[in-house]
Amino acid sequence: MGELSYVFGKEWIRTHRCGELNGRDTGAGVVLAGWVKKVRELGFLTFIDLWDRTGLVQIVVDEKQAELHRLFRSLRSEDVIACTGTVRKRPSDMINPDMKTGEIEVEVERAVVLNRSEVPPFTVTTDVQANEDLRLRYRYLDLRRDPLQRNLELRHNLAFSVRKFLFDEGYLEIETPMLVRRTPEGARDYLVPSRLQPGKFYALPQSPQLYKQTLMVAGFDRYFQIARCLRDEDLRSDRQPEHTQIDIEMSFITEEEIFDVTERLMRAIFQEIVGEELQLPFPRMTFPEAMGRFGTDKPDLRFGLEIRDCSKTFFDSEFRLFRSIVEADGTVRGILLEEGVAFSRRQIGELEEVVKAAGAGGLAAVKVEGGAISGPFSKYLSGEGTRELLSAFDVKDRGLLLLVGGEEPVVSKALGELRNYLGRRYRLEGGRRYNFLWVNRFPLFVQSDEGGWEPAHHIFSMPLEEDLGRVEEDPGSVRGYLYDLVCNGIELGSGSIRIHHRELQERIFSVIGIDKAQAERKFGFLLEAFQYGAPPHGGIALGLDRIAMIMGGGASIRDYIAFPKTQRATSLMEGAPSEVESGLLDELHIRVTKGKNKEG
RNA sequence: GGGGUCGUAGUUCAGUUUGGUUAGAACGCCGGCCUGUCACGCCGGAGGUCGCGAGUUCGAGUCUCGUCGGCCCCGCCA
Repeated sequence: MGELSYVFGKEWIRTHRCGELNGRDTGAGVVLAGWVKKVRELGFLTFIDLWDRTGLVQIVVDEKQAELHRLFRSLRSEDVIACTGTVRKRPSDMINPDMKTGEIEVEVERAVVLNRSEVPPFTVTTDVQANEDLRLRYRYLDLRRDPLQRNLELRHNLAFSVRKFLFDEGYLEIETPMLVRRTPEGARDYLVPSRLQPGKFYALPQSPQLYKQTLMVAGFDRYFQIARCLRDEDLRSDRQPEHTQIDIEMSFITEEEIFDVTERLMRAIFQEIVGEELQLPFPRMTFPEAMGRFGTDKPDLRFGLEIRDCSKTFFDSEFRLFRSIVEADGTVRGILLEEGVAFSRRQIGELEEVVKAAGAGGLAAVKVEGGAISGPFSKYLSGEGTRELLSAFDVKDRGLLLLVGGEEPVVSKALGELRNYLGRRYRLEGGRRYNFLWVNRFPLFVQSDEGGWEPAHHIFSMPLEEDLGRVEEDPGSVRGYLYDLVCNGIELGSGSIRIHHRELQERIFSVIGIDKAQAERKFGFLLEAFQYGAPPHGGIALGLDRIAMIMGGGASIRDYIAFPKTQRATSLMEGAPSEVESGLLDELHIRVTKGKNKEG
């Protein structure tokens, strides 16, 4: 019975995994291996909770085996051991009903220490008590915890389920390059210097967009890929510099086919992974409708609190502030919160902070009770005006009207934020529900800061047929075959029908200020491909990390990625990014002009 | 680029408002006792660059300035 074994011997090959044992194994001789979670010494008797990915099992040694007992007493949390022993039923009053294997225990006969562990920097336990930076520094210990084990297992099952569904539907999984040509527009690129081509750079792909369209030209009419996408932008709890997309593209289809296959994919994976039966089809809403009713392009439909417009009430009211706003082509909109009728001044102040942070000038809160309004401007509204206001919000009897006036986009945004805040703050989301919807008909172009036009989504999306004529004259009014899949206020995916004719693609380029020469230089290969029999096509990309997060009920995608980055895009475990030896830089024809390069 | 918040034993925190004796608690760790524990129990012990650097002060965990780092958010993310 060795103290420590450097080389793992075949006599310790496991017969079972810890969490697999149960009463039916009683009497069986077993070989187990795993991590020591907890040592409980009781004088002449020592218990150990032995852990592996499948669960915990109690193993036990008493003093009759003196040497083995001494070994057991030397063990500490996170030591790795293997042992042989016999499964036995616990006495009935010793059964632990909180443990999957609580009916039995293993009486150990032989054991070996495979590795000792330092005292871990934090306790490796389900309800971890450590800050996230420490957990990230020792990610392998954090990942050893049950919640993260389950999250990565969920992610695995999810990816597997996606593949199974799409294989069955006849989609081909095709990989595309990681070293790609940089294309302008969109997010900041990660660049990779070329050694063989001095002064030139590859980019890491923000998405496989151009490649999947090229694959459509090549005739792979049903393509998918579980693809890594890299964007050098600032991070959030739902945004990492590298994330994984379920990237799908198909030919000879309309929007309807994409909606249909995506909905059935969602139904299949939610059924399989979380046992939830999604109702199909998902509701659909145009972009203007979403902005008008919910103040956002990704509304959370788990609760109501719709935004209503009450501008016309104030046209001929005595309430000067709102009157001047609507006379200046602004708008007055609001939300009815029935539960808010008893809100304190302080609670209302909290809500005002929310809308102000979103850019609104202020918040007018109007209490309604028994069909009468009270508050700052009750005296400015006539009986007719009051009735009009109440009917705009379908006020039953009582409630709190939260009104914001100003320019349309600011008002929408502020009320959208307020609506989400109310949903969170007053827990209106309900339990574990998944409210999907499609938001579509996004505008193709938005005004840029410099006054020109830029693509709202991406440059390859098809304009609506009826808007084609206005591409040059009135770009702002052109809608696209563009759609986002939204669940519980989170954007889970987005896609479009693509342009597949060179001429139309060039017209779109020219609206956003890319002339023919530039287009040729930047996207020449795609435009050229369009000239050799490009089929009509379109697709969608779904965020795998976010889907995993929403399925697992988590608050951050970091918990569903094995090795995530911090908010400043570093990895605390291995210390990336890092400086490199100057010789390497020479080879890459690169000179660093800022900061020092200490290594090398 | 900006706003907020946090940083004190190995860990999680208290102490900072109002500067003042030897910086505390729980868990963990170390030693001892204990035959049915499973949050084991009991007795004892060790453990601190109060993130880092300046400054103010007789005196700084506490006040000021700077800086580093984690998290949340705005901008950004076709």
